[in-house]
Amino acid sequence: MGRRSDHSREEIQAMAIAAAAKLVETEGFQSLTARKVAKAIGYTVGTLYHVFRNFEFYVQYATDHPDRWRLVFEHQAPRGLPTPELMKERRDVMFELVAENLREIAPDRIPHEVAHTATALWSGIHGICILALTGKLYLGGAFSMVKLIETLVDSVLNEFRHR
Amino acid sequence: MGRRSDHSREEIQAMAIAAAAKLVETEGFQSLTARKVAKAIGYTVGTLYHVFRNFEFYVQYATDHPDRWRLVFEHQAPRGLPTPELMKERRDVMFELVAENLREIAPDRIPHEVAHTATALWSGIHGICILALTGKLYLGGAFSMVKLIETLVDSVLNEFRHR
DNA sequence: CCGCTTTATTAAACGGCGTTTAATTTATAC
DNA sequence: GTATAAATTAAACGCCGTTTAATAAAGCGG
Repeated sequence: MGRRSDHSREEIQAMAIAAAAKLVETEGFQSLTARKVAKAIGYTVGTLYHVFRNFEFYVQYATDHPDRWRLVFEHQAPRGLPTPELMKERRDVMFELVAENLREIAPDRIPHEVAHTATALWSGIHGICILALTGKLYLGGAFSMVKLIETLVDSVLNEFRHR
Repeated sequence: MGRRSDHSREEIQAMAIAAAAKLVETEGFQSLTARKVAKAIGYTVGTLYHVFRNFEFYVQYATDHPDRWRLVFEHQAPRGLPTPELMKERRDVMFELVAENLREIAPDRIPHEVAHTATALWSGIHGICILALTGKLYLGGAFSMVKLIETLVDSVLNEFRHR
């Protein structure tokens, strides 16, 4: 125990972040824990709390390096959830629901345009859902998820109809 | 202890799901736990595991009933833990970048409209990024992430400008 | 070189989580 | 009435993030 000073505060931060990034790559973001990071760099979890404020240390790093956001949002489906194939089927069904309505709105569009717009719209709605459900759209509680989605849908549909 | 049979298996499932939905409404999805659900319906957590396979019980229900799932989250306002100050600041800065451009496009809009549209746009772009980066937008490789984003941005901006 | 103060580090504890297990009580079938 | 099966619970397990108290080392004034 006691002060060792093998590494500076900044060095430990860098080591921890590197270890965390590697753990995310090998095991996925959801199984990243402070204890694993500490063990990987040969310190205890207490040292991490001494050097970082709390467990946000990795998230903070992610926002500093947007190109690696995908690591943060990499997510592994829990056991027992529908298989990827089933999910893919469901997604295609839902996608087709959107495309169907787009074709009805503007029957003269070529299939690729329809698919492109359906994809953009579907993905956008997904983004609002994700951010809202993970509590990242707080903003004083001024906005409801549904109204945000309505804005997006109205915009995309109008653009699709009138262009 | 022992067999009570005050409620059937299906009744307990329904009670648990209702309790979970209420807990999500009041405390947010993040803080939903099996123990809280059990306590809310007057059973122990073991009974939940006897009646459901595991903690997916709520997720399963959600995927089986997308409409009700949406209703549950309609009024979702994160009254849970306040997001960390630093994250809030950074997010506000990013949103302000979007809002700034929106104001330039349509200077007569009230602040709430600007913020609402900025939120919708930002979230939508986020969704495209997430789905594209996690490989869920493959669809035969027909679409590029940038073009999808362009479609979304054009749509929202045009709607914002002309309404 | 010594003592004092500060700092780095650790072990242990805390409460909570999802999940499993073993025991016990009850309903039911024979 | 008794054996059997099901329901329910308490307790345990091994995690988790976080906090706390203790201790070892470093730095520093004298």
